[in-house]
Amino acid sequence: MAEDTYSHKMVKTNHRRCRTKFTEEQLKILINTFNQKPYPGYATKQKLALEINTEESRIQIWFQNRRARHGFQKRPEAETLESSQSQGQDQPGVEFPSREARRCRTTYSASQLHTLIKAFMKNPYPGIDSREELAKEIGVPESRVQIWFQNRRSRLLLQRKREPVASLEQEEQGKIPEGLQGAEDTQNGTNFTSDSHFSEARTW
DNA sequence: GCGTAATCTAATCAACT
DNA sequence: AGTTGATTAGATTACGC
Repeated sequence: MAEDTYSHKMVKTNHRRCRTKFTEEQLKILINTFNQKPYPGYATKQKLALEINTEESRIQIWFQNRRARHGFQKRPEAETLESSQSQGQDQPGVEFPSREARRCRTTYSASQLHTLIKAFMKNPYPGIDSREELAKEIGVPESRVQIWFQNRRSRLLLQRKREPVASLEQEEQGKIPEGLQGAEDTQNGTNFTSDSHFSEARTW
């Protein structure tokens, strides 16, 4: 409820989530797990989260960054010797542990979607505290809200690319955020001084 | 089967040391 | 300045209905 907790300095409000600082012990466990399976499923990540007392979403990010920056065995299989059968494809018998299950798909109710969409039209790039507030409001984890915004932006940008000028109708009735990185001609080579993406200075 | 949540890569921003 | 967590666009995968 909008308490007036704002202190003098503010608040850096809407922006990124605070940078997580993993302890050595946490890192040890993370790295150890990574070396065994660089693509952990939901269950594994959940277990890890519990074990090192961190949110599962932070673990997800950590694995993404780790994969991007450090080499890793792409083949979890590839042990010392592959089962002498080279071509044994027709053997459903033991399915190799190809992939662990992902997180269960969340289904949003109509009212939840309404809330999300409304927020999206106001600001398609919500900061951490906006996301948390939203999450609390509709009763889902903040990480789900973040993913929802990602997917929503993606869809909208894709749609706009396909139909250059078609969202006018929607703009009439609703709002459709216009600051969604409109692929403008920002490509003037030698410019961009300290200009961060786009002005985020919009009502908040 | 479709719509879209979840996962992923690549690039980038940015906090911390 | 290098390391690394966080965010983004965008492509892909795979569930729930």
